[in-house]
Amino acid sequence: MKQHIQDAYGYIFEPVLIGELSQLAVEYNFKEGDLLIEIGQYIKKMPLLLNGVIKIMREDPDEGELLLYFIEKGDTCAMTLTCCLGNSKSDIRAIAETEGTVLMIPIEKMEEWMTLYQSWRRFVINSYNNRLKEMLLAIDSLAFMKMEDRIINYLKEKSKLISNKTLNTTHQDIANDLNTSRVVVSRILKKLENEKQIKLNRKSIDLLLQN
DNA sequence: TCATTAACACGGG
DNA sequence: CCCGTGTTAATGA
Repeated sequence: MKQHIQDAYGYIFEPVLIGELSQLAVEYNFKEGDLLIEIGQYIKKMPLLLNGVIKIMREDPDEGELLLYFIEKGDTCAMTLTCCLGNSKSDIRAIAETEGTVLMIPIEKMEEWMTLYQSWRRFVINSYNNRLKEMLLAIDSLAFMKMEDRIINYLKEKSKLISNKTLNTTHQDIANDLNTSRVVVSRILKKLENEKQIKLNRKSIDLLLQN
């Protein structure tokens, strides 16, 4: 297990901290589609993502879901940081996008480490910065972009995360993540296919253009 | 104008 | 048959 931590975080944490991590942390494996954090749930451990991808969703009072951002290897969820420190409930939902592994760390330790290790302190602050940026992108997408552009972004983002140009997803899945209807997704995807940007298959989509 | 909802047909597994 | 997909018609913002 220490090797896993070394692989994912060795470049950022000093050896002493890696040592402490491997002693205290508990590994937890999850499968695709697992519900990791539910809205309203209290957080008692802080998760560090070793591998895999997790998507962070927001839910509307009226049954609507919306994807905020993805987190990947080497990330933590900034939301849980605030929840841990403030001992408050989660405002978001976390769902496993792929299978993967997280490290669970007792929250007492994360406060202690804040004063002990500058690499830890920097990591936490960086996480906040990154999440804030992702959040701004999500807001831009919602406020200023047409559905067609949101879908293109979504497809590119996903493709980048799994480093694969073939996405195993359905029109309905996309509609749920973007909080729209499948009819719209189907129509726009069809249009993109006609423009030779993508190739549609059953339960999967191929991206034809890179970047 | 563009999204949503409901409804339907098609076809692959 | 069931589910994902493609399309249309009606309605609403």
